[in-house]
Amino acid sequence: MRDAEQTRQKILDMSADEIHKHGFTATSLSSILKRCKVSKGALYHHFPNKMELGYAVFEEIYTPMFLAMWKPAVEVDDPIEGLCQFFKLMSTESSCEEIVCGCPLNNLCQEMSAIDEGFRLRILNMQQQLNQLIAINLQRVSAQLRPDIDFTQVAYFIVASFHGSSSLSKSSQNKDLFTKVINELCQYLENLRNN
Amino acid sequence: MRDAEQTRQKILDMSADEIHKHGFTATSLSSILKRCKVSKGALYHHFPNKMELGYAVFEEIYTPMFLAMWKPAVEVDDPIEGLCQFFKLMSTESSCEEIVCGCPLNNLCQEMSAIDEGFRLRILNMQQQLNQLIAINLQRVSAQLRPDIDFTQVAYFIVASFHGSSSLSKSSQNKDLFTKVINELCQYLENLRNN
DNA sequence: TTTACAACCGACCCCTTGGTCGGTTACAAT
DNA sequence: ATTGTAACCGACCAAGGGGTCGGTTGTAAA
Repeated sequence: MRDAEQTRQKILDMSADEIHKHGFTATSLSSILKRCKVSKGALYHHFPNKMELGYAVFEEIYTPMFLAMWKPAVEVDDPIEGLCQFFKLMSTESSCEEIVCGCPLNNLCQEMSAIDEGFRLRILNMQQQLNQLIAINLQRVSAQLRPDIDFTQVAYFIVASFHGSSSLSKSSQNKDLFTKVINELCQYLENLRNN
Repeated sequence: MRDAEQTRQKILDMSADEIHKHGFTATSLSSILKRCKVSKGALYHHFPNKMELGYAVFEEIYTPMFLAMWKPAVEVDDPIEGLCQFFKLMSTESSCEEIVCGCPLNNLCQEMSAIDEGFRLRILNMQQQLNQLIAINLQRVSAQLRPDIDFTQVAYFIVASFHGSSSLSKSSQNKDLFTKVINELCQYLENLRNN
């Protein structure tokens, strides 16, 4: 057979990129098709409709990529330092275009959660996973932290601030803002320690 | 004449609401027209095209509303307390639907800044205004604050976190998350004081 | 009363979109 | 060599988008 899995993957990858750049609704199937050099028939052979294609991108591309990013940052000996390094690495290593496009997953969440139930549930699930990941690992080193910490709350705050900084730099199309806000986020993190 | 200004305003108001709910691109002129009970001719009499209508909503509705919200919160005797109260009021007083729709201005920024230069410039301008507003008022009470504070950076962080919390609750469609993150943001603010 | 024009109307246009469907092609199994 | 079928093709479709334009209506000024 012609390599079906490869075709599927190509569609998925290109879709992920197009959706990152233009958003889900604004991404047209024809633009994906053109980039893949694949026919519409092929696309609809692998995915029943656009929405399901979106779900697949969310589940098979964005979510794994996202968790693979956060996991090592937080499962390290000192998660506070791990997070700071992760954030700073992101602000130095990422290209300007990447930063300015925003976090692909966050973008998709913003756009789709209110519109489509299928997306909403997937998002909710992933959010809880991420929150637990962070909260548990902070709790693990709670001896080094201030006594009054609500771990779940702090975990949500970290994610919110990170996405906020990504959003800010996206809406101003200016990477420097990202760095600035990340700096302050790191200071907040350091302040969680008891001293 | 039939009250032209009133017609224009009605179009603007309804557009603002539709755009808040569905985003700029996803908002169709026909849906606005239907709600206003105004003809397409009337709309195109007052606005040259959809983009300009968007600009008008941004400038005449969102921006003033936005600044009117933040200004009093920060120009009060104690801006730290002012901000905390503002945030908490927002989390208690706002309806669930409102919260879950996200900040209208932030939504529009996310959606349009990368796509359209006209929006980008307006957004940039407004962002700087807001940042200065906050930074100046924090600096005003710098005697009460920690000595190591970078006011611009902190101001951006506050806005980013606020929008982040709004985004988080939007993407999970859950108001409680908003309250949680706002709580942590207030704690961060209190921590800016020197003690 | 006439006139001039801003304000408004809505049928129409073209374009793009997601989605369909009858047909073709490559390959594995028999 | 034959056959069955997964994989793929692309012309076609209806719906909805933004935008146009010739025409009508209300009203203030002359």
